[in-house]
Amino acid sequence: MPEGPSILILKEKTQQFKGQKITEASCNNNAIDADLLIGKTIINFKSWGKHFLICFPEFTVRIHMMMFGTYRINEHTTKPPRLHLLFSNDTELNFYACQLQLIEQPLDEIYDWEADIMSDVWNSKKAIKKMLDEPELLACDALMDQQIFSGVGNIIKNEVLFRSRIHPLSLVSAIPNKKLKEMIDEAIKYSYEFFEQRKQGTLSKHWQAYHQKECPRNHVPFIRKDTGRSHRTSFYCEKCQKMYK
DNA sequence: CGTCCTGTTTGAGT
DNA sequence: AACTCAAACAGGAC
Repeated sequence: MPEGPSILILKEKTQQFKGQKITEASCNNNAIDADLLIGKTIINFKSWGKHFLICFPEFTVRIHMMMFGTYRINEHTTKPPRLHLLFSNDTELNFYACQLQLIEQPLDEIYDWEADIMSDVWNSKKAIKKMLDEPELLACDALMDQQIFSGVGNIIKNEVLFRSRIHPLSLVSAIPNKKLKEMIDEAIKYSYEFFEQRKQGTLSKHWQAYHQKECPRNHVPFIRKDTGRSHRTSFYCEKCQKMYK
């Protein structure tokens, strides 16, 4: 569930809770004092990449789904929710296996909205500047860097590098500017495709690289290798994805 | 400061 | 049906 587009879907689905007053709340770890939420009204939901933000007048609850996080709206699973919210109109919102954090500062102070790939204020020039500030940065690490491409995860990374024909181990500083712009444009474009395909339940049907056995362009077997700082798996074609170095 | 390791513990795919 | 793998990140050891 956790890449950026999935968080946008969550934001869409929770619109019904905007303006709703919480009558009952529980948190099954000590991250947040649930009593703080009782009687409070949700004024808005925001997101920054993979962060889902529940906004109250005086503070924000940040939810990060990590790898395994999940949620239920007006229903529950057999497991106790990490965060349970019951509203005055008897609707409920439950989050499981997620990380919770209370934010007391204004969000504009801690989030660079221009770094969120699915934000309408996304700023490509700023992303290029951030990338070029790191001379040794690899393409696979650049896309996974949440301060540069907030919301990109391993699926989007692999699909973007394949679609823009860039080898994951390419040095960003060696990629021609036009090509780098192409990579960024593809990151935005594919993220919106991901959003639609996830809603349609057809996401994995459209994967061209992620978890694929061979290159759909030339049928050469894909290389599957742990790459970059975080050793996340890359799927790539050595023939059609150019190595810039 | 960088790198490696661990904990998290769902849901899709085989 | 049972099993394996992975959508991510923080924090601690060294």
